[in-house]
Parts: sequence; C-alpha cells; structure tokens
Amino acid sequence: MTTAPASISTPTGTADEVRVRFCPSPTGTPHVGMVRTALFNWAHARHHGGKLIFRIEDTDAARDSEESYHQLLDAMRWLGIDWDEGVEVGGPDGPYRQSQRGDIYQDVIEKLKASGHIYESFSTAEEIVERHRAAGRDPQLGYDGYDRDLTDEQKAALRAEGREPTWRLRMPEEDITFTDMVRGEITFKHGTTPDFVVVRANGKPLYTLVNPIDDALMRITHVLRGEDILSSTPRQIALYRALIEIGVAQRMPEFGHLPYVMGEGNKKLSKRDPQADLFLYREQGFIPEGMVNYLSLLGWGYSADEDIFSRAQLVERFDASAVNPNPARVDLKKATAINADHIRLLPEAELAERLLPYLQAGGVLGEDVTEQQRALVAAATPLVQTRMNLLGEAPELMGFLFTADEDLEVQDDALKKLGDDPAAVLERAITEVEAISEDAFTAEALEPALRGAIVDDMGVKPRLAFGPLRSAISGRRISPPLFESMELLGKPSSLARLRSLHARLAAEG
RNA sequence: GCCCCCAUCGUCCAGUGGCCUAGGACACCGGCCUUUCACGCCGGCGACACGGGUUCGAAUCCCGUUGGGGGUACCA
Repeated sequence: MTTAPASISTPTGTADEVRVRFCPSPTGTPHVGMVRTALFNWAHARHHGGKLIFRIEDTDAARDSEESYHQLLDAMRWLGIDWDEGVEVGGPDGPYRQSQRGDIYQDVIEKLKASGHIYESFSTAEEIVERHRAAGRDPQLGYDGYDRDLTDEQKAALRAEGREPTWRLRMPEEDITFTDMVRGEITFKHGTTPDFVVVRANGKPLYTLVNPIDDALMRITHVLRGEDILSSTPRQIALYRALIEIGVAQRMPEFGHLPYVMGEGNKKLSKRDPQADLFLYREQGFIPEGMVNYLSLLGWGYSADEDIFSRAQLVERFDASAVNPNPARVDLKKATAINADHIRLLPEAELAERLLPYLQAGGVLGEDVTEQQRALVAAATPLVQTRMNLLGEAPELMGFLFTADEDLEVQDDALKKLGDDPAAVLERAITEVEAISEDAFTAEALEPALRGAIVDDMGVKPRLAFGPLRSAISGRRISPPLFESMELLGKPSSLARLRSLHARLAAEG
C-alpha cells in the first residue's frame, strides 16, 4: 500500500532475519507471566536463528525503579535468557532505555506533525461525553474526532482560553485486520478504535507512540506479547502505517498475543500474588531448568506425551504459531513435580554445588564452607537427589549430617511407634556397630550386620528394627537411607548417637 | 453499553474432518518394590460447555447461546 522508504537506521544481519524483543517496564518484582513472555520471545529468536532485543520501557518515572531494572536483569540471567542487543550489551539501535530516547521520539513526533498524521486535540473528557449525550449517542463511546479539522483560528481561540492540546493519531477510515501468530485473523471494525492520544499536553509521548517507534527503529519482525494488549493492536498498526509513510518504519511486524497466566480460579495473577513472583520460586529452590520447563508449558506443549525437556529441546521445537490461545493457570504442584524431575537429571556434583547456598540459607552451613563440609555435601547428595522437589528442602533433609552429636534433637515424632522395646534394639545395634572397625564402616558392612542381629536374630520386623536407629541417627522419623547415613557420619558419631538415644530411652524406662 | 479474545479430564498440554470406545503429564486413589521417606513400576478415577447447521463422517469447519477474560485513559 505504501512504498518502503529508505532506512534511517543501520541495518544489521540479513533482510529476513527474525528480530524479536522483550520490553518490560521496570515496575515491581519480575512476574512469571512477564518472564514467560521473555522466554517465548527468546525461544522464538533462537529457534529461527534470530536476535532478541532487550529494551526497557521506563517512560513512567513515577512507577519505574532502578531496583526493578536490576531485578529484571537478574531474572533473565538466572533463567539463561540471553539477548543479542539491548541494555547492558548495547547494539546498533541504542540507547535501549526509553528514558534516554527522548530526542529520538521528538524527532519522530515532528515528522508525524508535519505529515498531518497527528493533530492537536483540545477536547476534555467531559466535553466528549457531553457531545455524545447531546447527539443522543452512547456517552461511553470514546473520543469523537471533534478536533480533527480545527482551523488555525479555532486552535488559536482555544489556546487563548488557556488550553494545552494533546496530539492524537488520525485513525484510518477502514477496518483493521491482521493475522495474529497465535490466534489467526483478527479484525477490528472501523469506528471502534477512536483517535487516541500519542503525546501528552506536556509534550511527553505515550507508550502507544514510543513502543511502535522503537520496534520500527529496531527493525522488529515479530511482536510476541501478552494478550492484555491485543485490543490496542489496531492503534499500533495504524501508527505503524503512519511511521512507514513518513519513512521511520520499513515494514509492519507480525503480531502474536500470548495467553494470560492466571492464578487459582479465574483470576489473573496479580502483582502481589506470591505465585506471581519469580524470585519466590528461586528462594524455594526451583532450579532454572525446571522453571524454564514449567513456564514453557504455560500455553505451549513440547509433545503429545512428554513434558520434561531441556532448554535446547525447547529451542529446537518452539513455534509461536503452536501456542495455545487460551489462558493458563499456574499449578504449583505440577511446577514442583517438574522441578523435581530436573533436580534428578542434574549431575551429582552439579547438584551438590547448587545445594550449598540453600544449606547456608537454612543455617546448616555457615558463610564459610570448609572443604570437609563440601565433601560431605557431595557425598550426601546422591542420598537426597530423589528425595527432593525443591532445593530449599535440603536443610531439613541433610541437616542432621552437619549437626554435632550433642546438639542433635530427636523430634517427638521420631520417638513414637518404635516398637515394644526400642532400648533393646538400640543396645544390640550398639554392640554390632562397636564390632565393626572404623576403616570398614560402610553401608555394605552395616546393613547385613544389623539386619542379621536385630531382624534375624532378635526377630524384630525390619520396620521396627531400623526405626529406632533412624531416630537416633537422624533425629527424625523420615530420613535419607539409614546405613548410608551412618557411613557418612562415621563410627564414632554413629555410636554416640545410638548411645545417646539408648540412654534416654533406658532412663525413661 | 460498545469492541476484541477464549472455551478438551480438577489443572496444564496433545488432538488441526475419519487413526478418538479422545492421548500424555501433575494431582488424587489402589497395588508392587522397600530399613523410613522418596524414586521407579503397574493399574484406576477423570473432559470435548450447550444448541443448531455443513459433511458419508466433527472435539476438529460455520452460526448462535451460555460462561469466562481483556479493552474502551494525557497507564504500560
């Protein structure tokens, strides 16, 4: 419809290179819905060998914060969502923070004014409603285009009243149709999208203006964003057309609107909802692999019968057109289960490393971790790997291995249902353990010795034979495997713990 | 009010006219394994919102109804 004007920016890459962007506003803490959008854009770029541009839309000084900006970077890096151009890394179309692009917008605004695509509007909201009423129209209809063809004299008169005009875009006199990557063809009927404000009375541009300008200048080819702005797409398309006509944009990008991420029930996940806060997941011990996997499942499926996959597999198969258009609800249980699968997939040494900060946070390890402690964590890791859904469970699971014998507290729960004579069981266990030499103190040696003595010889059922030992060793009713735990603790410590509980039970009679 | 989007098990995802007596996952319920708890394995429960079309044939296409959601700002 319009001829493509000469580019005003430096083209990079090939003409058909896929260029997508992630452009959040730095308000509040990273939200899982927003992160899912980033992830899908990233996957789309990587799948097509394209570029991801990371831009910050900080045009709202009142709500934006530097802290939030840093959290955004943190979130992206944690999940391994890397970008090719944008904040921190630079690129040919910077700066990448809108707050630093004022001059660029002013330049485009002047062109838009000169070309007549935008015009001054003096109408107040009240006046618009009043005109609708007077004409017998629905007062809830939006702006009526009243100022479209004001003469210079009229404008001067309005100004003389002390009015400061906003600038509105002249919407085209036709339906606006586009093919949404996830929803197919969508048409907004002519007349349902009024001329909208693009420049405030104070001269500051609005989101609806700067977002398409930046997309145009950064030569974005695919706009993948949340469903919440689906209905503002006709406005952006109209503006984009104007930008093409004045030579700022080269071509219309494709749009795709990702479904909402909902909380329980039918409520959109709100900012203050704990399920919405990405960092809360990290604190609990979600690992990036699990998080990326789960987030990908919110609106997309890897295959008909598998839903555990890696980042590489996501990239290999991701396709924006295969995204499901209906809203997805966050299911913490499923997210946790998927995380658990990824924990099990981790190499032991890797898991051990990742456990460290959680053990520190849980008070099991101090700020300085000794080589010995590190080695013990590594040795204990295979024991807990299949018993953990979240890394944050590590302190509870492994704490007893790092507790001094005299500090070990046997929980009440671990004192119940220990059989008829747990003291006798412990006494026998002590005898057996004493007989095993320190350099042969292994699970392989302990298991047959203790089983032979207590189960076979004393005739105690396995459950009741090992229950008291478990309580003595770990202080809890549920623990990692008993014999392996004893091996890790070593003979002196194991013996001390067995004796301690034995003495206590004997004293209590 | 007007505009737009959405509609398969409790939840997420498969399904793009016949392979569907609708598949997988999580959750749930049984069972096996077993020194506890897990892991693993086996089995069970459980859905095409409704009504009309189109078609030899519809979860799949069309229309309507109902129900959800979003927009309608000098927010993004």
